[in-house]
Amino acid sequence: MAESMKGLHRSHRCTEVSRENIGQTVTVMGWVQKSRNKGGIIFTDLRDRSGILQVIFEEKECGSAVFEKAATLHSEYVIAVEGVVEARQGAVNENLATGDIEVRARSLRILSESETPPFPIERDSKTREEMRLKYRYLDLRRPDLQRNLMVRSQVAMVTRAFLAEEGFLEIETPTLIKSTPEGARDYLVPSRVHPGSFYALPQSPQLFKQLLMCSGYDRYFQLARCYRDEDLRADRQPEFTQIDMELSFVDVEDVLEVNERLLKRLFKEVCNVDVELPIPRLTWKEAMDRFGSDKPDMRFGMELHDVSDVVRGCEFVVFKSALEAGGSVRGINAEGQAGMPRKKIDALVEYAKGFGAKGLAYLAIHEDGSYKSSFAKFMKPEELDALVAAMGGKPGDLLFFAADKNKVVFDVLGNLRLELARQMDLLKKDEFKFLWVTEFPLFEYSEEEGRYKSTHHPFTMPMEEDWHLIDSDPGAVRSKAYDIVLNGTELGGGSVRIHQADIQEKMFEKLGFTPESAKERFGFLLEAFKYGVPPHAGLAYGLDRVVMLMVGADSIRDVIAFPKVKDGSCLMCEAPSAVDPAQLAELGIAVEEQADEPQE
RNA sequence: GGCCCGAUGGCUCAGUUGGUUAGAGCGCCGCCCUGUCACGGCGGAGGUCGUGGGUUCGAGUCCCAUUCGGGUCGCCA
Repeated sequence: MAESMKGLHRSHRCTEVSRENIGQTVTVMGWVQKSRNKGGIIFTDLRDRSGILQVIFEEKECGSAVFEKAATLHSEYVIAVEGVVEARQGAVNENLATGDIEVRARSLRILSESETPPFPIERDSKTREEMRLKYRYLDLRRPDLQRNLMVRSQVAMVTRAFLAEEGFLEIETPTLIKSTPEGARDYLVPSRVHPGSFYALPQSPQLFKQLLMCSGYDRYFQLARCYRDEDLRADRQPEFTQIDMELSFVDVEDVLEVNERLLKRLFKEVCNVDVELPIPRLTWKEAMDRFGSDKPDMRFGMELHDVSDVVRGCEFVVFKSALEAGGSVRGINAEGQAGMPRKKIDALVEYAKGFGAKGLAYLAIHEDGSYKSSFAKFMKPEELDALVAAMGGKPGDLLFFAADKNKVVFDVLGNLRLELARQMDLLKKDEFKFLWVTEFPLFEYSEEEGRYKSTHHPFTMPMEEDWHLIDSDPGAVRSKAYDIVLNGTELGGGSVRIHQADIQEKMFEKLGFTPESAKERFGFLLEAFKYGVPPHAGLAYGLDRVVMLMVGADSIRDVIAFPKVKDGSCLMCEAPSAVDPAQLAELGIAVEEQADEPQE
């Protein structure tokens, strides 16, 4: 029977008790991690968010009533113990922060009993995630998840402190907004007052923060919840949090500068990692050419080599046809991997095919300098030698080549590079390599839609020196957009925004908007631009991803208190769910009967 | 929407070419134990093998479908 807190005050968290407190009476409260009853003496490990503290019950100290009560303790009971801190008389437990002390109980209250939990509450849980997520409130008791959420809190706190010092204002923007279907799918919220009309949940506060710049707030930030109705991934949830900021009267350099200092401060204070400034930069084109990716992992080399010119004129039909079609032949050198078994190579070829490769050519350089290759028979010995030389190949190396359209070659080799690094164990989680990627193309051509789409978003400023190409060669126009990349993960991105109505209107035109549809969707922004708008730029981080990398989590779910599973549902609260017909009626919404599934 | 992986006591897993009564560790329950901390000792309970079909004399095992979970491609301005 649960007892009350009456008259009790917690004096310490478990691991706040230390040798300093020896001889003092303390009151500690928490969950029973484990109780070991030795017959005449009972040891209870008490757990709270700080860690574990051993409590000891002995009848001659605590009396028979307390002792008998202590004998009934089980895992996850919530208790309060008043007792005296002592140095341990028995062995010291090196594994506990409080391993050299214990609390000799004088009194015990059972504040709450517990059923046996469905899975053990322990670090490095082996329990399958489905189970953990159903009982998320128990999963969140585990020390690794508690650590993750504490790191997350600290990131938020340090960010707020830093940005406040830098003159940023924290301003909230609405989360019931107008749907502007460009980019990701919106989550929609029906309006009761306007039947048939819907709000959208924001994919980002983009337009509102730009309008705040129009309004003179100068430097804004927000820890903004954002929503995208797209399929989930290990690093993607339908709702996620951005550290969102926007600055007036700045250009690219100003934004990068203040953000470098923010990152340095965050990583120092939260994980004691020194970030060396300035953070290296690559243009998008350099990143693609050298790493086949716009978010290259800089913890290792294995750069791409363009060998198109070296193999031009050879008779290997795969290379030949790729070059004739305007593509390229590029390779990477997996140093020291010449001994890779055929089976593993075949698996890598299959992996490459997953990214659109028709095949993958390889060449192993044996220690004696001879070659073993999938395409040697199609090339002359001197051609092979030239190719190996161009790749910097040495005895013991394994070379891979992709030949196709540039987009495919980059995609294949960029991913192959990562896969090889994983297999060669080159990716250390405690190494942090930051990178700015700049000068992204303004547009990407969408084959399926037959039009140009924004690489970043339609408000991104083109680079002045490329603006003259906007009509003749839109694909060649670079933009003032930048991404911050950490260990191959896009932590955040931003851009200088267009603040001139004429350039903005031109952008909408190139994106295929009619003036009417641009006005319909973004009219308020264009209107605002008529009344004096400062040059401005901004950046947003995925907070979840920042924390993920800091704590070395493999899944974004491990840094979010109550995450959704792959189909966007919550296994604990069972959202989304059917709603009462009366609610729908009030909203003027009729749901089509699902033929295969009865309504609940 | 495509492809791949997984589901066996409360938890984590094993289960051979299809063949007696489906095993283990942990947990749980009972008794014992005054220095344990992965406590220990003795005893015990607990599973229609995700679901539905099929093949077979016989299915945890093979086939088909399906549900749930994970990864990934598409998607994610």
